[in-house]
Amino acid sequence: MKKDKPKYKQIIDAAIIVIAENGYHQSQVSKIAKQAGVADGTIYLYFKNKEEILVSVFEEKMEIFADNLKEIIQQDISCSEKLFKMIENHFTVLSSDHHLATVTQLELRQANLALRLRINAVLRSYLILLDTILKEGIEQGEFDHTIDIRLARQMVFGTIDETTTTWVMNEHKYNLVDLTSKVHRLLLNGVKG
Amino acid sequence: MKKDKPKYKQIIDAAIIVIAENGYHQSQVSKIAKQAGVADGTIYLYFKNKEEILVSVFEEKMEIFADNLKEIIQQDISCSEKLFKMIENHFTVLSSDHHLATVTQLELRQANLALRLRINAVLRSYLILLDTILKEGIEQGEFDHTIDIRLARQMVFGTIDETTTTWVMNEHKYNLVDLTSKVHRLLLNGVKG
Amino acid sequence: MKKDKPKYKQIIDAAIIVIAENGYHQSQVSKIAKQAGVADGTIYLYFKNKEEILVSVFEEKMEIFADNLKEIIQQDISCSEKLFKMIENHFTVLSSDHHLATVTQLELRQANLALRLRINAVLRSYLILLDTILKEGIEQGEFDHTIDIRLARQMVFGTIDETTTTWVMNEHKYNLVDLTSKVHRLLLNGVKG
Amino acid sequence: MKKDKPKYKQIIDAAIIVIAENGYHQSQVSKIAKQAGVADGTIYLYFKNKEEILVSVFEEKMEIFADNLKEIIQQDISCSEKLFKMIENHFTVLSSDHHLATVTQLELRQANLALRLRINAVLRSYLILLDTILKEGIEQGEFDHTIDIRLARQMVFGTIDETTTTWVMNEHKYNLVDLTSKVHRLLLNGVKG
DNA sequence: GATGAATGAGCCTTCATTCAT
DNA sequence: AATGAATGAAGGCTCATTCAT
Repeated sequence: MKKDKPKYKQIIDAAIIVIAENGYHQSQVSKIAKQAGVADGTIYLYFKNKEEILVSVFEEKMEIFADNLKEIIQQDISCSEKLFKMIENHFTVLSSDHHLATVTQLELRQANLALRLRINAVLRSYLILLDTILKEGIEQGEFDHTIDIRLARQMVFGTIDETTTTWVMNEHKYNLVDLTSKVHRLLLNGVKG
Repeated sequence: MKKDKPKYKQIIDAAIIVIAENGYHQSQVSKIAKQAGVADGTIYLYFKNKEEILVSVFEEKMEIFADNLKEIIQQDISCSEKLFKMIENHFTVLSSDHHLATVTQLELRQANLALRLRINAVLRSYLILLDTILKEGIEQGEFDHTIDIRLARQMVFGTIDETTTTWVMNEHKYNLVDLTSKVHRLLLNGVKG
Repeated sequence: MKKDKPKYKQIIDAAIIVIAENGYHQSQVSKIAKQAGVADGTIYLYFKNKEEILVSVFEEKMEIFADNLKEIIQQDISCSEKLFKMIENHFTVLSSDHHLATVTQLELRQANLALRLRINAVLRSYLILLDTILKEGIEQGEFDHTIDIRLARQMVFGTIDETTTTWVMNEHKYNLVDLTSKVHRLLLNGVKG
Repeated sequence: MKKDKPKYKQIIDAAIIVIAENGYHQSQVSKIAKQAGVADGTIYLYFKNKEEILVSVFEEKMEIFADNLKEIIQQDISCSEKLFKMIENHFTVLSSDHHLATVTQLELRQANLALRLRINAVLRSYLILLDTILKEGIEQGEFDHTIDIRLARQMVFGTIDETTTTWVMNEHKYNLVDLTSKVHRLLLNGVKG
C-alpha cells in the first residue's frame, strides 16, 4: 500500500508546508519535492498528478476531523454537548496546525472547479456525521423538530467555516478555540428554535 | 470618469458572462474582449490589469446589495424584519442573475489570495451594514445582548453564503428565495438567544 | 491569409534549417523561433502546434515538386521523356537545397506515425500525378500494358527515394542530378516490359 | 555468451511485440521488461542501453533474411530466378510475422539518425549479397552490363521496401507474397535493359 | 481613442538509467 | 544474477500585457 510508505506522508506534509508558505499558485511540484527531500519524479511514484497530491492532502487531514467526530457521536452525552465538542474539535485541530488551516481555509479554495468538487466529496462524509447529530437532537427533543436539516447543517458548517476563515485571515491573532462557547451558543439557539 | 463610459460597463458585463460560462481559469482577457466587442488592448484603457476587471465586477454588483440593504435599514420595521428583508434581498438578487451567482459563489473564489483580500474589502461595507442591524437589534432588546457581534455576523453571512453556494452547486434546481423564511428563523433563533 | 504573411515563410524556412542542422528530435520550438527571429509565442500565432509546423514544411515544399510535375505532364513530349523530366526535377529540387533534402529524406521520417500519415497524405497528390504519366504511357503504347500501375508507381517512387536518401546519407558527395539518365533507363526498362 | 542465454531472446521478442503494439515512441524500457517478464534493471544486464535492444532486434531478425539469401545464392539456378527467390523470401518472412513487419517498416524508422545509421550498417551485409546476384547476372550476360550496380541495387531494394511498407500501411489487407511475380518482372525488366 | 500582432516567462510530467539490497 | 525504487533533466504551450500604427 502506497499510503503506508514513509515517502507518501513525507510528500503530503511537504505539500501543506509549501502551499501554506507560498500560496496555491506558487506551489510547483518541484518545490514540494524539494521540501519533501525527494526528486521531482518520485512524487509521481506516489501520486498520479499534482491534483492528486492536493486531494490527498485534504483526504488525509479530513480523516482526523471525521475520526474525532465519530468518536464524539458515540459518547453518551447530549446532542448539545456533541455539537459543542464538534466545534471545539474543529477549532482545536486547525489551531494546532496553522499551515493546515491556511491551506484548507484559503489556498485550496483557489483550486479549479473539478478539484473543488472532489474536495467537496471528501467533505460530504464529515457533513453526514453532522447530520447525524442534528437528527438525533431532533428525535431526542433537544432541537426544534420543525427545522430543515439541510439548512441547519449549512448554518452550522457555514458558521464554523466562516469563523475559521476570518481567524486565518486575521493571521491567527486571537485564540480560535476560545470562541467555541460563543459559537456553540449561537448555533444552539439556531437549532433549538 | 471612465466608469461612466459605455465600454466600461460593456466590459464588466462581458466578464461576468465569460467567467460564468467558461470558469475562472478559462476566462482569458482576450475572451472577455471578444465578448465585449472590443480589442484586447482596449481593455487596458479602462482597467489597469486583469485583476482590476474582476475586482470591479465585484464592486459594481456588490453596490446593488449594499444599496438595497441601506434602504432596508432606513425602514421603520423591527430588526427581525430587517434581517428577513436582508436575506430575501440577497437571495432575490442572486436568483435573478444566475451568471452573477455562479461568478460570486464559485468562480471568483478561485482567485488568488491577493484578489480575494481585495474582494473581501469590498464585502466589508456590506458586512458593516449587517452589523448595524445586529447592534440595533441588541439595543432594541430584540436580540440577545450577550452575543458577540462579530460571531453573529459570521453566522448570518456564513449561513447565507453557504446556502447560496449549495443552491448554485445544485444548478439552481430549487427556488432559493423560498428558503428565506426558514433561514431567517434559524438565524433569528441564533441571535435571539 | 496567414500563409501569405512574411512570418509564416520565415518560420517554415527556419524550421528546415534547424531540423537539418540539429536533427528532428533536437529541434525544439524555441530553437526554431530563435532561428526565425521571432518570440516562441509568435510561432503559435501561425501554427496550431509543433506538428503543424512540420506538416506545413512538407506541404509548402512538396508544392514545388507537384507544380513542376504538373507542368511537365502538360508538355507535348513522350511519356518516357516525362518520366525523365520528373526524375530530373526531383533530383534538381533536392540538390538545390541540401537542408531540405536532409529534412525530407532523413529527419522527417523520425516523426511519429500520426505525423507520417499526414505527410503521406500530402505525398499522395504527387504520386497521383506519377500515375497519370504511367497510365498515359500505357495508353500510348509506350509502356507495357500488363504492368500493375500501383507496383510500377512504387518502383518509380521507391527507386527515386532510395537513390536520394543514399545520396543524402553519403553527405551529397557526388552529383545527384547526374544520375538522372541511369535511373531513368533502369525505370524505363521496368515499365517498358 | 549473453546472446545464448534465454533472457536475451526473451527480451528481443518482447521488444518486437511491444513496439508493434504500442509504436516506437510508446515503447518504454519498463514496458519491454514487463512483456519479457523481467525487472527493468535486468534489461541492463543484457543490453548496454535502449538503443542496443533495438539494434539487436534488427540484427537478430536480419540474420534470417541474410541466411536465406546466402543459401539462395548458392543454388544452381539463373540469376533471374535468384532475384525471384530473394523477393519471395523477403515477402514471405515479413508476411509470416506481422509484428516484425510493422516494426521494421514503420516503427524503427522513427528512430533517431544515429540508430538508423546503425541499422543501415546491419542492412549493408544484406545489400552486399544482392550486389552479388547483380554482378553475377551481368557476368553471365543475363543482365545488362551497362547498368550501374549501385543504382540497380537501390532500385531493387527501394521497390521491395516500398512495396512492403505500402502493404503494412494497408494493414496487410492483401497477400504480399502474391505480388512476387509482378514485382520480379518489373525489376527484371529494369536490370535486363 | 482603438487596435491586435507580438512578446517571453513559466511548469508539469515522462522515462532511461542507476544502485543498494 | 535479479530486482525495482529512486533519480532529474528537458520542452511544448498559454496568455497577460505592450506598443507601433
